[in-house]
Amino acid sequence: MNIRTICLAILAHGEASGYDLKKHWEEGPFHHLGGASFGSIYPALARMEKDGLIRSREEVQPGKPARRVYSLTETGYQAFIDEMSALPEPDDFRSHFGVITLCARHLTRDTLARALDERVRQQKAEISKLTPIAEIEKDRPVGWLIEWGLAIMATEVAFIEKNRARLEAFAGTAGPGDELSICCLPDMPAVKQQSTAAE
Amino acid sequence: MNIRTICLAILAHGEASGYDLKKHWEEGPFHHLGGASFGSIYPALARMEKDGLIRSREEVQPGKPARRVYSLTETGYQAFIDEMSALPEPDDFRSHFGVITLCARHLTRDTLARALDERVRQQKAEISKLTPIAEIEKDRPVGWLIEWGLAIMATEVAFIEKNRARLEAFAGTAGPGDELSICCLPDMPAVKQQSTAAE
DNA sequence: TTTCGCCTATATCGGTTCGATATATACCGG
DNA sequence: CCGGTATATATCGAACCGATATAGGCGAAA
Repeated sequence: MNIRTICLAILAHGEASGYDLKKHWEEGPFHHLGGASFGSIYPALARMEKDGLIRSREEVQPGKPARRVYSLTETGYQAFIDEMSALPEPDDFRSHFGVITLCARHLTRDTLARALDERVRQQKAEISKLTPIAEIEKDRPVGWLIEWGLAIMATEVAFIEKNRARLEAFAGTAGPGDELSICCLPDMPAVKQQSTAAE
Repeated sequence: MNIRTICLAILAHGEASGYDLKKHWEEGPFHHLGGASFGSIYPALARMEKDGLIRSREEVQPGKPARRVYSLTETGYQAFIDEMSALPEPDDFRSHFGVITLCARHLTRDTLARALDERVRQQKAEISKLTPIAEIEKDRPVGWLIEWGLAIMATEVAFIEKNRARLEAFAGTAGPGDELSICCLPDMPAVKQQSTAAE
């Protein structure tokens, strides 16, 4: 799922300028579903207009810079429906926290504890921010999605608080020279061989 | 968190070729923490070697192409420790499924139901695949991380199965012309104004 | 037996995206 | 009057993705 798809999805809910789209991403429900920068948005809009998916008009406003406001064409709305009707692709997910936990053996207990504290703090802050919004939005799809996110974040916080001691016990059990295999999946002989056959 | 960081993390667990790194991503625990392609890995390795974070040696193998095997230098191990010791950044997350749910009003009930079915199917398949591995790996950090993921996926499946009717009820309540505001966050006046002040 | 597909392995190319920065105007507070 | 913030568009280099090229060895099917 690329920037173009999300632009279509936002524009399907109303016309918007490039600046509006960025605001949606930073402050609205799309924030948690993937970021976007001006460096992506403006070229994407230009491409989509060239492809006939959107049209634009200049809007002069008193006291503010002029806006270029985009809206979907019929072709664009159809493209939007097509992309939303396709079977959902697996999520793209990249987690610094996850990598830190995988490398627990190489960290000090304090460092690891600080990472876990920070993660719990982040998730709790997000839960506090979103809980009242879920209530306000409960009669719209966005409310459903926020509840989905809240359920997941609550599970994560509970999991960490219950199991953190088990992870912290790994801290400091590896150093620069050690070659520990990360895992031992049945389909990954290369990893095992490599860590046992080293030298 | 960029490709370089994950390469450092994998290499901290043992030397590897570019091909090995790709295998780790496709089949190992890093798979769920962010993908990488050859088009990223090889340039990243070249950059890291130039920066003195890794060193390499040619390994000739009978019956197979020669491998270029990379390992961390002391500088590289320190860079790895530094990046793992930093406070965890928020996850990068992009979800086609999430966007589909947000656009529920524009979809038919059947299309939406199919998306929900597919999501549940995907998550259940992943749970089935990972559950036995969690048992095998329970004495390593990767086991902890897999349990973390399993807890989250189980929550998601339960949430969807319990609440799907509420989302499906939104299906078909919007069409091409409608300008429905997506949400009504206190910090997002532009969205409300735009959808009510259209025309 | 030879041909086809698969595995190992590295490399590159075009296009997309990110993050930072540039530019310009307007408004408000100190 | 100056600096900070908000609105608004645009661009640049670096990073990254997905596909493709290349090439030898392997085993199985035709």
